[in-house]
Amino acid sequence: MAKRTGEKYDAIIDAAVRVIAEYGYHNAQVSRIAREARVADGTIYLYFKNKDDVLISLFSEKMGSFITEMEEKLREIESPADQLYTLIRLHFEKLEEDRQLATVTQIELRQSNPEVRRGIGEILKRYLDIIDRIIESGMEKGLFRPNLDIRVCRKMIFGSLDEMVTSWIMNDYKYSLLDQVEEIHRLFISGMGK
Amino acid sequence: MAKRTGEKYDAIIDAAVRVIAEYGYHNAQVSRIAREARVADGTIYLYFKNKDDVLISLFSEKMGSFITEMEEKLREIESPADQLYTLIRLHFEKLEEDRQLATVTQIELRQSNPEVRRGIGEILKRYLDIIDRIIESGMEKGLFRPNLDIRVCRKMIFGSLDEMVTSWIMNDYKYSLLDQVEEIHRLFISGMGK
Amino acid sequence: MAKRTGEKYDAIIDAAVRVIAEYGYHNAQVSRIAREARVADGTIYLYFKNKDDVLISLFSEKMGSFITEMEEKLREIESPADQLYTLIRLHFEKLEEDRQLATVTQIELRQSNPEVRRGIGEILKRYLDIIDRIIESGMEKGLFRPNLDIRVCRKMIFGSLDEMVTSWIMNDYKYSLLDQVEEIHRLFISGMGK
Amino acid sequence: MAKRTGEKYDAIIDAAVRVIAEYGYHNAQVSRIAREARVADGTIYLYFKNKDDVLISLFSEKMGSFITEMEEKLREIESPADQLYTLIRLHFEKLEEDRQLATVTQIELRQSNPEVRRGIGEILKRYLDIIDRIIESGMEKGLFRPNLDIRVCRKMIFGSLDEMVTSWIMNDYKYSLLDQVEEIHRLFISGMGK
DNA sequence: CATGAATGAGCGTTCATTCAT
DNA sequence: CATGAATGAACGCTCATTCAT
Repeated sequence: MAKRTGEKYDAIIDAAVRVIAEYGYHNAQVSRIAREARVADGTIYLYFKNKDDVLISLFSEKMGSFITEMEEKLREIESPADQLYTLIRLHFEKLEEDRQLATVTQIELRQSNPEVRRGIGEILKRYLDIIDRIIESGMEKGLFRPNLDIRVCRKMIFGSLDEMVTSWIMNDYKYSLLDQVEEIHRLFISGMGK
Repeated sequence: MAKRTGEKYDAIIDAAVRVIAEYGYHNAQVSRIAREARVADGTIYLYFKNKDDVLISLFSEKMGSFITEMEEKLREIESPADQLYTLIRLHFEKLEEDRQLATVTQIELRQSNPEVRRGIGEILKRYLDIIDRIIESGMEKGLFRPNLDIRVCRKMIFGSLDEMVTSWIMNDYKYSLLDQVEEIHRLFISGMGK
Repeated sequence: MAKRTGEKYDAIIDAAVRVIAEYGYHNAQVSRIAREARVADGTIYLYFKNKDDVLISLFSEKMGSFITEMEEKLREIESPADQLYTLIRLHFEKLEEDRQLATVTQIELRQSNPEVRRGIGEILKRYLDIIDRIIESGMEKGLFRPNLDIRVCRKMIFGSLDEMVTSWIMNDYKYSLLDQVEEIHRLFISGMGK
Repeated sequence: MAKRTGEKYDAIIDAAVRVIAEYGYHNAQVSRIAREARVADGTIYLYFKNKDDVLISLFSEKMGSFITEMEEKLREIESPADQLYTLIRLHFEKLEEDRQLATVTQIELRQSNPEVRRGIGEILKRYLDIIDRIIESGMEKGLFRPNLDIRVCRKMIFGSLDEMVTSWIMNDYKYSLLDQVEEIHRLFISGMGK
C-alpha cells in the first residue's frame, strides 16, 4: 500500500498545509483534509500509512526541497561568512514568503505526537548538517576560532533562527524577518570569530 | 471554586509532572494524575479550573520560582557579562538537576493545545524581560555594541538555550549541559561586544 | 436522621424554590441550594434524606398548605357550582401570585426523576379527591348528570387547569389566568350539567 | 453531517423508543440506544446532531405521522362534533395501540432537558392548530357558543386528553382509554354548545 | 448540630481507520 | 484505484453524598 507519489499525493499534502494553517493542528481532522483535497477519506490511506505519515511527509516534502535548494545555493558560495549569511537569509526568506507553511511547521506541527516529532527531528538533521559544514569550513579557513564546539554552535544557530521565526509568527508577522538578518549574522560571525 | 494553594494543590502538580514525564503528554489523563496524587478525580477540580489549568499552573509554579530565584541571584551581580554567565549556568543547572521537569517543560508541554501554550508564553515573558535587562545593562556600561537590537539578541539567547536543553533531552542526557556554559557565554559576549 | 422541621428546614425548601426558579431544574445543584439557604451542603442531609426528598418535600409543603387552604374555603360553600368556581379561581390565584412557585411546580419539577414524580403524584391525590367530592356533590344535588364518570371528569378538570397554567407560564405570563375562570367554569358546568 | 433518513435513521429512533420505554429516560444512554439499534455509538452522530436531536426527532417522526393521519381523517368529516369525536378517538387509539410510544412521549420525554422540551412544544403546535380549527368550525356552524375563547377551549381539550393518557399509563393501562371517548366528547360538546 | 473538603461513578461525543462496494 | 459509511475506543468533567472535625 501507500504509493508515495502522484497527483493526489501532492493534493493531500497541500490540503493538509492549508487545513492546518487555517484551523490549527487540533482541528485538522483527516476528513477535513480529505475534503479540502477533494478526495475521499479512505483515499488518504492509499497514499499514506496513517495521519502521522501525512504530517511527517508534509514536513519532509516541504523541508526537503528547501534543504536541497539551500545546499545548491551554498555550493556556489566560497566564504563561510557569506554562506552563513545566505543560510540565515534563505531561512527567513522561505518562511516569510509562505506564511501558511511557516505557521504549520513552526507552530502547529509542534503540537503533534511523539511519533511525528521524531520524524520531523530526523528530517531536520540534514539541515543541521549544513550548518555544521559551514562552521567546519569557517574553522578550517581560520575565520572562526579553532576550538569551537561545533555541536554547540550548530544548536545556537538553529535555536536562534527557530526562535526568531516562531516569535515573528506569534507576533502576527508584524515586522520583517529579513530585516534581522544582518544583526544575527554579525553576532554569530563576531561571536565565533577569533 | 479552585483554591490555588494547599497540600493537595502541590500534590496534584507534582503528580502531573511525574505522570507526564513518565507516560508523555498524550497519556497524562486526569484520572491518572489523580491516582498518582492519591486524590479523587473530582478533587482536581476543587483546586484547578480544568485540565489545562493544571498544566499551566504546573508551568507557572515551577517556572515562577525559577525566575524569582534567577532574579535574586542576578541582583547580586554587577557585571552584565557575569550576569549572562549566571543566567546560562542557572538555566542549565536547574533543568539538569530535575530531568523530569526538564522533559515536561521542554518536550511534553509543547504538544499541548493553544490555550496551554498561550499560558506558557505569558509566563515566559518574565524570563525574557530578565534577558532584556542584562543586554540593556551591558549596552549602557559600554560592554556591548550600542546599536544592538535588544529584541533580536533576546530571542537569540533564549532560542539558543532552549535548543540546547531540548537537544540534550532528546539525546538522553548523554552529556552535561553545564559543560557548554563557557562556550555559549563566550560566543554571546564576543558576539554582542564591540 | 432527617428531622423534618425547624428554621433551616424551611430555609432549605425556600432556597430550593428560588434556585430552581432562577436557574432551572438542571442547574439546581445541592451545593447551590445550600449556598442560597446559607447552610453547608452537609446540613441539607440532616434535614432531608437526599436531594429527591428536598424536591418532594418542597412540593408537599407548598401544595399541602394550598390544599388545606382550598379545603377550608370550599367547606364554607354550599353549591357545587360555586365550589368548582372557587377551586378554579383559587388554583389560578395561588399560582398567579407566586410565579416562582408556579414555574417550579409546573415546569421544572416535571423534569425530575421517576422517584420525585411519584412523590408528587402521591401528593396530588389529595387535590384530585377534592375535585371528586365537588363532582359527587353536584351529582347528588342533581346539578350534574347522574351517570357522569367521576374519574374521567376529575382528570379533565385537573388536566384543563394544569394545561392552562403551564401554557400561561410558557407564554411568559402575558395574560391573566384569572380572566379565564368564567369560561372554564361555564364549560364544565354546562358540560357536566343535565 | 446528519443525514435525516435511511434504514439506520429509523433503526436508531425505534431503538430509542424501546430503550427509553424499558429503562426510562434517565437510563437511556447513547451507547445503550446504539447497542439496541445494532449500530456503533458513532453511527448515531452520522444521523443526528446529538442525543437531544435523537429525542426531538423521535417525537417529531412519531407525532408528525400521527398528526398527518389525523388531518387526513378529519378532512373527510363534515360535522365539527364528529371531528372532535374522531380526534379524541384517534388520540386514544394511537396511544393505546403502542404503549411503548405512549410511555415515552407522555412520561419519559417530559423529564428531558429544556432544549428537547422546546422541540417537542414546537411540534405540538401543529396538533393544537387542528383543535383550533375544529372549534372555529363549530362556532361558524352555530354548533358552539359564538363567544367561546378558542385558546382556552383548545388548552382544555388538549389538557384533558393529555391528562387522561398520562393517568392511564400511570395506572398500568388497567382500563381502556377508548371507553372514555363518549364521556369526554359529550362533556365538551355540551360544554361548548349553546 | 453544623461544616465543607473529598469522593468517584457515570456519560456524551470525537475522529482515525477500515472495508464492502 | 477510489469511495464514504460505519466503527468503537477513549476521556474530561459534574455533582449527589459522606464523614472527620
